[in-house]
Amino acid sequence: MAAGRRAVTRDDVARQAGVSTAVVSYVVNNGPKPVAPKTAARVRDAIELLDYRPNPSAKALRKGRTDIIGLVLADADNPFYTEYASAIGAEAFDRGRALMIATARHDLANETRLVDDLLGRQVDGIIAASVSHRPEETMLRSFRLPPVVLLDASAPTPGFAGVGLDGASGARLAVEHLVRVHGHRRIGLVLGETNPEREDNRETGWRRALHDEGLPEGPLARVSWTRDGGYEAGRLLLDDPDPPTAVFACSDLLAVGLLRAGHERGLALPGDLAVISFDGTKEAEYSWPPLTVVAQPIAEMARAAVSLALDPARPTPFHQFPGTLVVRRSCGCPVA
Amino acid sequence: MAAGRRAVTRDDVARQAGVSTAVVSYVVNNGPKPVAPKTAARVRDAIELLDYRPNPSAKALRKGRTDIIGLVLADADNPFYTEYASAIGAEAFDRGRALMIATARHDLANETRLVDDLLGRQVDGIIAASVSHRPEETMLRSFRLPPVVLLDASAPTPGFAGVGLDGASGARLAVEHLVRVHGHRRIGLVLGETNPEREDNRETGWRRALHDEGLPEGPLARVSWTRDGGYEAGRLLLDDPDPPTAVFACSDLLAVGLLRAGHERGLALPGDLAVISFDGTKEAEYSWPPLTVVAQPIAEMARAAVSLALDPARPTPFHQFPGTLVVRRSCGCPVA
DNA sequence: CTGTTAGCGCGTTCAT
DNA sequence: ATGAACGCGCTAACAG
Repeated sequence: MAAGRRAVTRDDVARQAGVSTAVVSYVVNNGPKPVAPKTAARVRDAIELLDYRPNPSAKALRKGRTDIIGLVLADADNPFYTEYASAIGAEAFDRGRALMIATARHDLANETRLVDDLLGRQVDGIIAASVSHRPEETMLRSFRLPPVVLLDASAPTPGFAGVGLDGASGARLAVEHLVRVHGHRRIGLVLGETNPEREDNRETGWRRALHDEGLPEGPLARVSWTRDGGYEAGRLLLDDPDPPTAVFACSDLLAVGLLRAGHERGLALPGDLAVISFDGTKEAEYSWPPLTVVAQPIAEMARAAVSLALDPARPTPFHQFPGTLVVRRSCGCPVA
Repeated sequence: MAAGRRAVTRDDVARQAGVSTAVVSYVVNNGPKPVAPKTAARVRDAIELLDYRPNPSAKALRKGRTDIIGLVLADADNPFYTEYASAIGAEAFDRGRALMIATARHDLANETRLVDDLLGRQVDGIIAASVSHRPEETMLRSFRLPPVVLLDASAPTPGFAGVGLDGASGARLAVEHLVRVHGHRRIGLVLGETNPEREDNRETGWRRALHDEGLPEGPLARVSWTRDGGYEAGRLLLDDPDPPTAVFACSDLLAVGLLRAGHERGLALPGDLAVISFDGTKEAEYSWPPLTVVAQPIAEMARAAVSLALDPARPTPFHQFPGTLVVRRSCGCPVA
């Protein structure tokens, strides 16, 4: 605690270096005015000597920016989002911003309060994986709204920037692999609750890919976006008289739940049931069998999200990224 | 963005309510001076009408506190820590604080820079699951150090508060179950790198419990604290001529890696190899077989950590919590 | 190239 | 019970 010691301020540095406070500021911020090299060196020595650290509150008060990015997560149980959050944090740090995190725990009222708090704390931008399909429910309550970036955006949303994955072609990747490489003809879909006003891109992709392969539509289970939901989907799909031989799960978590349901029924996996999922988390690599996935490029998406959150005036406030098929055992391929 | 609109300040509220700015402050903060009920009501109406939100930077500048807690994580890939972080966030929010998160990604240099940044941002307290065994390596560089709480503390560390689990009795719980209920006589241990100067409590507990049961020490694998590490431990333990029939893994992640190694060798799990692990994350519940675990009381630990981070002058700055055995299939018990 | 100084919005002391 | 005024530490406009 080293109590009692008054914090070192800019004035102390100025006095120590024998210059005015403005010069200290110019040196610390590389501008906006030039400083003679020798003077600058003196100032830097004084900073070093006194271990001066600019007061961020004073800076924020003066500049109107906090250099903080707010991140709203519906859910910290989903490793996809925590890996995403970690990447966003790294990116933000590289750009000199800190990350303030709020997890809503699947609760819309929580989310509203957390967003409110973040807004009240004057974060420079908000990145959100919202609980709601209609983000304007929790945002937009304030007049002075910073840039807001929606994660998992499947389509442009008016008033918000968005970063998302190309779900349609990702789903197609999975379906085509199951059909062309492994000869499946009955492929189910598992997904969570989605915006009822607009079909999810992954669902669309699955549907179209099946159609293009000349196959009938497989069964569909809509559950909650959790491991428990995936487990429930297993009950819905596998206890059916005509179960699918393969399933595309719209998230790793759903697939993990589905796998457990399969194991409990004594199914051979992937023999009796092949699975491909969406996300590409580390957990999916360590499930049994290891999951073949359509991986999301988390690092690139994080970079885009932070850029958008920091710079509201982008020409294209909606970035969509392609997924990559990563083959493991759960599709039936004989890999390590 | 609703640009151009100047933020509403205390002065606007005062003008609107026909009072001085001091009175607005008294009302907002419930003090330090009393305000006549009628006046207070007028002020509250004005606040409501104008949608006034106090400026946190100005408040922080004035009070010298930011109402922000910093959380340093070595690792955002470990669901135990992300669940922990989520609980800490909820607890902090309940106490009116926001959470600033920094993930070091297993890198000590990263951690040092992140802690420095957090300190520079003048967080009111730091909660840390450090990369290092010697936290003073990354902390204590500053003279004005806020309260620091070490997560996963196995023993009191001078200068830091600590919250941890009673690893010794947790390990004992696991060993006794494997011995007394399932009759195992050769029980291995998997753990990550620990402080070389002091044996890990879980290791001690495992050793002592075996001894007390009249059993010889089983094999021990020390690897990195990751799924990959657990997988590696599988190689070390299972390819031995005299492999253990049961293993206690010091984290869920290690157990998950070990399970995969077992599956790949065609072992019956738990028949050929029983596993119990430490932590009790959701991932452990959905591995195959589902893991029997010694669960940590995350919510209580989070509460304690936040209290300690906010109040440096606690009498006992080291809290240790008991683990709970949660029985699933991986130990051999015939449960759902 | 360097110095002086006016606020940023707030909490609080001192006066009334 | 209320109000006037100061200063927290900083940036940047302005003056030299």
